[in-house]
Amino acid sequence: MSESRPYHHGDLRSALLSAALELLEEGGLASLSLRGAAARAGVSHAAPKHHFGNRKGLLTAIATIGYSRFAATMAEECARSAQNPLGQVRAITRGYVKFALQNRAIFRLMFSLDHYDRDNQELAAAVCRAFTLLEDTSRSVARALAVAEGDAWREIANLIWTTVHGYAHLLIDGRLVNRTTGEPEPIPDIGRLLFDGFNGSGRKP
Amino acid sequence: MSESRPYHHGDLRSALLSAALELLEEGGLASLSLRGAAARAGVSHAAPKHHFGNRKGLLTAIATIGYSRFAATMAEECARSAQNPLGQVRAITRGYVKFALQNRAIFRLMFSLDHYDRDNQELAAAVCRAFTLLEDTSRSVARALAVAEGDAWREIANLIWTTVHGYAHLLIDGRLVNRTTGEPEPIPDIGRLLFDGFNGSGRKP
DNA sequence: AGCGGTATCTTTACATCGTAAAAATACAGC
DNA sequence: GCTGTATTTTTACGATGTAAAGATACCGCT
Repeated sequence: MSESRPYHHGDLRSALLSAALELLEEGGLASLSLRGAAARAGVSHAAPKHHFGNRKGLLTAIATIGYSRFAATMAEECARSAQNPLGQVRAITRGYVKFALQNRAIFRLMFSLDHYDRDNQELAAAVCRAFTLLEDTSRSVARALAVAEGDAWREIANLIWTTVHGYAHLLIDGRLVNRTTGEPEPIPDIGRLLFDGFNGSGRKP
Repeated sequence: MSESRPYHHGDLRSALLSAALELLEEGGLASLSLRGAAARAGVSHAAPKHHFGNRKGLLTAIATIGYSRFAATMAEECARSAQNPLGQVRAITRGYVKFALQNRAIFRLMFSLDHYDRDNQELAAAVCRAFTLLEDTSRSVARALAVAEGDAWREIANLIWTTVHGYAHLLIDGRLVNRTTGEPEPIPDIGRLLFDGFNGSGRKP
């Protein structure tokens, strides 16, 4: 137990994932290297190969963790918000943006191409769990808006998703800061727009 | 003139940019290397250094080209569309999405962090030209909707921008394809939503 | 025309990284 | 205790970014 370094780590996979997540937070995707994660975990540079195969394998595992946390964040917001369609839409968007802000590098990884393996089963399951929350909410909105049965609710889901995703993506890219005040622009209230139409705060009396 | 290879290229900077754009289209950002671009241009691997300094410098130049083309694409759509607020909003979104689809790798580069130098002057000018189109259109929409003077039009600009950007980004990530038909979901008509409110195609009679 | 300075490009060198193969070590079942 | 397997290390190779020094061509000046 008190040996300085046992040959077998015991839980190297988890240790490598933790190290990789640290590197990701510290310096973004570019500074996440297999060798760097291995060094931080205190093992040889080739040790990650057995657990992840290659860099893409490691990033796939990290993206999976990301989508799980993503779903959890949105579910939390939904649980503590008003249990009606408008409240749930706002909760989803809050959770979506909150996760993106608190996990910028992972969020960017999750919505990037070629960096991880989208065919991975565990990953696909986590992705599905996350987006099902959004779809369920969209369906309830569709019912409240008296939209026809069938796939018509998808129009609403796409609108909500594109809006919140565009907002989150632009925000963490530093593109939605007011040039005069320096404050970030507020989240577009797509829920109110759907239910009430546009009557912006600055509407003339 | 007919020497096989003159020591001085003559227009190496342009040749490197062309080569880099080709590599970008062929294999994405990951397969764009300084050495690869140099090889394709037929020069030594260190030649790009004098023109771009480092990889980030090359990517900055490419992003600048991207934003110029981006602005041109949106301007074209605006020019050939109905000269009223709704027509212009739809034109902007069409141009935005069209550019993203036809220049996927560049688009992703343009909206990525740390890959290029945002403080570069020429780049900042190109960025400004592109986004000014969107802002002008948003202001005309705000006037048509009788929104108060001042910065209230920004609420509209943010809504349009987040929607179209989210759509473009999700689309080129392959996330907006209908799982049954395989067709991409249509662009959310944020213009109509602003002017008419939501009365989706599937609204119950 | 000749000369010096500068811009442009090549050569050489080094550190980092991903990846692969072989060797070493620990563990598990029998 | 022995054998097979899982895990980790060692060693090796090619690609890349970057830096520095050298080579070559162009430009202005006299």
